[in-house]
Amino acid sequence: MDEQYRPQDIEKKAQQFWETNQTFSVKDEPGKPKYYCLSMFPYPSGKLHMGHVRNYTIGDVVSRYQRMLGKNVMQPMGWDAFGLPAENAAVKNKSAPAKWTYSNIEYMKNQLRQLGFGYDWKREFATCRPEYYKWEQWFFTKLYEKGLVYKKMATVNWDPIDQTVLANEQVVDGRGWRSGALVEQKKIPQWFIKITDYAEELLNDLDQLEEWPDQVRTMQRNWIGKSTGVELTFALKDRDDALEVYTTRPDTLMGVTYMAVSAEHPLAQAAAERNKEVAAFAESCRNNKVAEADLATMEKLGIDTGFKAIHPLTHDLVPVFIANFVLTDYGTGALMAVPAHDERDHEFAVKYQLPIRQVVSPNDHHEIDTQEAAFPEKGFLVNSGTYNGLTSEEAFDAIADYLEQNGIGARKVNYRLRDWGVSRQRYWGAPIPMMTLDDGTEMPVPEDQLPVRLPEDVEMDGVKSPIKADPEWARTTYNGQPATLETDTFDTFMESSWYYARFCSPDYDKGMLDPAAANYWLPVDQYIGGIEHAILHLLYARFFHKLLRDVGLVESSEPFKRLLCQGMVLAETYFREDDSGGKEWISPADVTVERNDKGQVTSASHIGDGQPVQSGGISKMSKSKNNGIDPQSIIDQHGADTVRLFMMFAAPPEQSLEWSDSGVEGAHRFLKRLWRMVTEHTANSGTTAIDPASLTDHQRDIRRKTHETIDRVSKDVSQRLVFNTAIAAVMELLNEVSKLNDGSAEDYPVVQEALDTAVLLLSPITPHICHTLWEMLGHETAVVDASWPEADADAMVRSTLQVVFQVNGKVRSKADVPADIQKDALESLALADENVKRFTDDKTVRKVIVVPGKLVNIVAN
RNA sequence: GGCGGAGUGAUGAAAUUGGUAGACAUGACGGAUUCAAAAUCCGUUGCCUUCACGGGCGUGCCGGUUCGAGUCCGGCCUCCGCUACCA
Repeated sequence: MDEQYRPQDIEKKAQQFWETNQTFSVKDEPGKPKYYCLSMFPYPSGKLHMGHVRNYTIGDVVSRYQRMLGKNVMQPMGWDAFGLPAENAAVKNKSAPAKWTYSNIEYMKNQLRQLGFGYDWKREFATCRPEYYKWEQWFFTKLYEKGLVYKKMATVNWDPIDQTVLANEQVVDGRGWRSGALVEQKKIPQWFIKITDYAEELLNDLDQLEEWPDQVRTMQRNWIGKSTGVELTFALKDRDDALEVYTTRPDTLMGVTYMAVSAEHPLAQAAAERNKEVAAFAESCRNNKVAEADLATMEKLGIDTGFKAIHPLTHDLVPVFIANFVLTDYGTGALMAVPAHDERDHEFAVKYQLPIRQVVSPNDHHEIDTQEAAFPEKGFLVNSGTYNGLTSEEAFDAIADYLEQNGIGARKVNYRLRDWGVSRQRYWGAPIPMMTLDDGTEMPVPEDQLPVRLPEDVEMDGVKSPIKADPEWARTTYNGQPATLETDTFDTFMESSWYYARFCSPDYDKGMLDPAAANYWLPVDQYIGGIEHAILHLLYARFFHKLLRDVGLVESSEPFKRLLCQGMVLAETYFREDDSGGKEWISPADVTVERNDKGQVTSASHIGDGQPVQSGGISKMSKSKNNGIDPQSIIDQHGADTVRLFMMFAAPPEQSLEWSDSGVEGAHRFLKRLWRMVTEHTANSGTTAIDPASLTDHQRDIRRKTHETIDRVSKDVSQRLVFNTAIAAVMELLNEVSKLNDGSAEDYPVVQEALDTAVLLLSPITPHICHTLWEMLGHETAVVDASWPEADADAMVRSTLQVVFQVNGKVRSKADVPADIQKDALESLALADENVKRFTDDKTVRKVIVVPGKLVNIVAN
């Protein structure tokens, strides 16, 4: 057999085999160990990008490996099909979002098949189908009945020209992206789910998620933001109302020199009514909604309201300011300012020349000057009357006790986490299943009227949602009475919060989940996705899982046992400056580079016109920098196995991966080499039985390398989920075989074993080529049904080891010694070594450290 | 501003518990093959020094612990990611 490696043919053949045999279709098999491997499902935006390919390759490798270990592996795939881009595309192409979405799904599904991912396609679903969102609507009405859903006014971005609500990403520099109108803040009634009721559990259960990256757990912990403090009241001079504030540092209460409230606080509004300047400032704050990155470095501004608050301990009067850094939605929307012990308060006090009063000193008594800089750490109290000398911790309790006893305040646990607003004023989402009767009563849509269907055959004008534009749509009845449906739709995070559970029983029509299937498969054993979902998606999914548990649909408390966050895919960027100084980004596919004799890039030019282009460095593949590489072109050119191999070889999964054309070619070259080695081997003939006792040295070496490779790859893949080193180990094995194999009949069995092993170990990564090579190597059953190999400890035994001789920690010599050499024999061998003697002869040996099997270090001076 | 991560050859990276720094690959250079090229195969490749054996230096910077530090500790610098001025 002297055929060439033709990826197109062998990939089609392998995919057909899996299809015909329904290889990846799984059933619940109680008693058989299950493994649920899930990659985050994609938004069907048009075609796959490299980030998807990387994500899904990792998932597929893990799945195929677990399958070889004998597990009942489920790897499903579906579509996160609702979302804004479909609406935008619909307006642009004058077609319906549904049509656009379904055609994207069809195209992308075909791409996933071409990449050879072992999905159970029988479980596929799209979240925009009523069979799916019906149960989401049902679940929402359950939550409503449980008192976990409520309605309140909330702020949205309002475009006054288009008369529409805008998403954050539709606001560009404070203006509507289509109309260019200045965006206003508007309050409208919206539905909320009480995630805050679960804040404590969401926080505590993070400790159980031992197989999650610490990074993600820390981010979630900070997002929930539990703090323990005191809520207390400051009376106001000449007013009946009072100022409620929350503080985590009641020990600094004696250091309060002013108060600050947000622009939307009632006291701010009262001040605005009396004073035009204050009103103008408050107004400017309300239009201040900018990106968070800007907020962080924004200048702290404020204005005196003229009101005075009365300090609860000293009864001194302190001014009340409106400040742009006080958040309306956190705590009470007001704070007590302690400039000596809080950096923000300090900066503000310096700017507005407010007094700074030190009340805490460092525990080590070192000198500080709080006029110069805030001292935010804990210490012991000074300038605090009866509290002087107490530690911050003692003072926290003493002051909290005093406030509680006098009815001025109370200890309070506070969370940063806010309730989840799920209303969106858009069309392409699941309708919120609520309705209003003519008498104004709001109620959930009864179960027998679900789903509330979203019409799919609509026209989009880009301004108003079709279900809002059509008054007929919302008209319904309840027990014969007329009623009006809610026309807002759900946040699309709703769909992605429970899809992982629906995959266990995707066609179940008697309920949201089939509890037997859900409890067999859940929790997900391995979840894989981008770090960008570290907070919101993962927190909402964890929240939903607890809700599902409390409704009785699942038994577990957490949805995802092990989590892997893969790194970004990066590529070079190139640009040219146009006349106005703007940058025109040029695709790396259109650029050729020149190198000097050291291999460093010296210049780059456009393939089309040969003119030079500038390098913009390496960054994440994105539309804005035009540096995306289309996976399809690489599949067409080199095949899916090459793409998969490169993705897994170029970097460990959690690190960012830099795209490299020559790296891709290198991966392809390796597959061709593997192909050739197998064809050359199978052209020979011989027996496959190995007699370990009668092997020659070099045969024994091949065999040892084979089993060492099994050992290394197994550890890398199972424990650390690193595949780059696993692939490198197989490359080493093949290098060794090429070097030692003389093509003789005597070598045949050990070479067969080595090649069998290489094919088995690579089969999760490059399944198509391995499918064919396994056949060529003479196996009757498909490699996908083969078991993961086990390392033979006897084959790995070495008779000699290389050890290193050091003098004062520097390597001076190396020697091959018997593996079972005694410590003192090794020591004398080292001391007798020629090169070692050169460095010890004129010195006295003080100490000798022997690390068996590794090294001898001689300390001499 | 906060939090998290990372800095190792020309490049992507490796080094599992403190024990031979640079595995494996890419690029480059040299050679074989070829009429020639592509493809393929073989060899060299951290820097400096030496005819050579060898030696010196070297994991962002400065210091520390240790017989021994890429790895541990303290202090800095740079880059990247996420982000919520959270009282």
